Order: sequence, then structure tokens, then C-alpha cells
Amino acid sequence: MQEFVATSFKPHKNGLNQVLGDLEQDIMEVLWKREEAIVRDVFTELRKKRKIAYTTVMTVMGRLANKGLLSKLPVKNTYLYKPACTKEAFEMSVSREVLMGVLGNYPQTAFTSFIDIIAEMEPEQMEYLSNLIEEKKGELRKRGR
Amino acid sequence: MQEFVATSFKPHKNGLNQVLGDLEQDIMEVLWKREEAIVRDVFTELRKKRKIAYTTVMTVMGRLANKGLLSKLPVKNTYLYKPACTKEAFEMSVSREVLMGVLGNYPQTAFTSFIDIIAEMEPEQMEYLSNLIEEKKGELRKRGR
DNA sequence: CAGTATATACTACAGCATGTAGTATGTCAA
DNA sequence: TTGACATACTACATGCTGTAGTATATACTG
Repeated sequence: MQEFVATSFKPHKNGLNQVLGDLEQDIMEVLWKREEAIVRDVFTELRKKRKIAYTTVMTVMGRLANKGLLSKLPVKNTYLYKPACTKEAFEMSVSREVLMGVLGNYPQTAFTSFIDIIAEMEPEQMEYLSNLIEEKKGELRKRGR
Repeated sequence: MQEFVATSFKPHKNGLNQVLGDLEQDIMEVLWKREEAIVRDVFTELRKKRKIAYTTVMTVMGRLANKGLLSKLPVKNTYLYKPACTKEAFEMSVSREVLMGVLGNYPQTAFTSFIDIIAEMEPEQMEYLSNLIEEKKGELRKRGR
């Protein structure tokens, strides 16, 4: 996969639409479902839901390949596209990049927000979180000796 | 302040350049330093560092006011601009919005990434975090009674 | 009062990302 | 050879940001 997956993150969108355009997302979803596909496959799939031109799909799939999200293998007289990584791996990259972006820039602020949010969303997780931290602290102490 | 501060977050940029354009950021920094300013003040300040037109500064300050990041008060024959919130409050909003955006969409993944990232950070940060957690837990306990 | 400096409003264009699609061209099979 | 299908290339719209010019109002200064 290419270096960065989340060049621009839109917190108020849903799912991977946070880092992908609408059409890009639709296309990636098809690819993740099918594992691999040629432009026509994706076109046919999308066409079921709405009006769209074949070349539009082709253009965007090409762009996704340029971005490194899809691989593009010459096959017969066309190209076979495959996701460069699983959806799960992609989500992992996104969350990691975004979190590092926040933590690296305003660590204290981010800590506070993070804890507040967890406390609001799932208080049960607080205990789990604090255990994890103590664990990590223990590890660090051991390694520091 | 307006509803959302972080419509688009760029994890790989630095500081508030993550949510502001280059010039927007420069302008906000001047405003946060001075508390308030007219266009000329900001122009003069920025002009020290680089070539830029007065109207460019004016245009962008206007846009920042439209976005709700600056307030714009008519004064004499001009306008006085003030930051709509402190830099700290702004950073807090950004981190909150971004973290909620991640946690709300891939809670498990984000949680895990978060822990991993802080484990890689400096130990003092760890200590700070763990204090915050204990504090928060205390708060929750008190409220839960 | 005339001229100069200063202020704003409005308009405009460039670059980038994304969505959208047309046209030209190549290829293969019936 | 013709038609279906594939790609490459080009292009335009929209939204955001940086950039700045022009027109116009106002106010100070001599």
C-alpha cells in the first residue's frame, strides 16, 4: 500500500467516507466484497443502484490505483483490479494515522478528550483502559531497569 | 463558535495546519497572539515575513469570519477582528471532533490503536494519562452513587 | 477643497481533489 | 469487416484555499 491512506480525514462523515469520496468509497466496497474485479464488474454493480457512465467508473478506479488503494494487473486485453489491503487493514491505517496526527500534535488535549469520550460512550471500557495503561507502565518500568 | 471546527483534518500536517490552510493558520496565530486586530495589523505582521497583498489578508480574514473562527465588529470606518475562541479551546474542539470521528466509526480499532500509540510514547506521558484516568474514574464513581 | 492614503466589497483566477463523462483509438471475435 | 468492449486522454463542474486586482467610499492633510 502507499505511504498514507488518510491524507484528509472528515470527522463528520460516516465510515470510510471519512477519507474517501462518495464514489471512491462505493468502488472500494465493491472491490472488498469481490476481492477482485475489472472495470465492467464494478460498473455493472454500481449501475444497479444509479445512473453512471462506464468511463466515470474507469477514471476513478484508475485514480484509486494511482493512490495505491488498488493494484492494477494487466490481464488479457484489460486490467484486473484488487484492493491493496483488506478493509480492516485500511481502517486500521486510517485510525492509526488520524490518532497519531492528534496525539502527536496536542498530546495532553487529546488524552483528555479521549478519556472524556470513552467515559461518555462506554464507561465499562474505563476499567479496561486503566488496566491496559498500568500494564504498559509495568512493562516500561521493567524495560527501563 | 460555529458548529464544526474540523471539517477536514490532515493528520500529516503540523499543528493547526491540520485543519487550517497555511495562510489561515498564520492569520489565526497573529490573532491569538494579539487578542484582536484589524486587517492592517495582520497584514503588517505577515508582511514582515513574506510578500503578500493587503487584499489577500483581508479576503482570508473575511472567510475566517464566515467560518466562525473570527468575530468581526464594525469599529470606526473598519472592522475589528477577534478570535472566536482561544487557541486552546480550538485545539480541544479539533481533538474532540477528530477523536469522536474515529471512535464513533471504528471503536475497537481506534481503541487498540490508541493504546499502541501511547505505549510508543514517552513514559511521562503515560504517567500523565494514568493520572487522568484515575481522576476520571473517581468522578464517575462519585456520580454513579 | 484637492489629493493621497486607507478601508471595504466584489470579482476573478490558479491549483488540488473529486465526480462526471465524451471522444479517439485499439483489439478481438463472429 | 463490423460491432462490442477496453483503454487513454481530455475536459468540465464544484468546493476549498491562496492570491490579488479593481472599483468605490471615506477620512486626513496641506
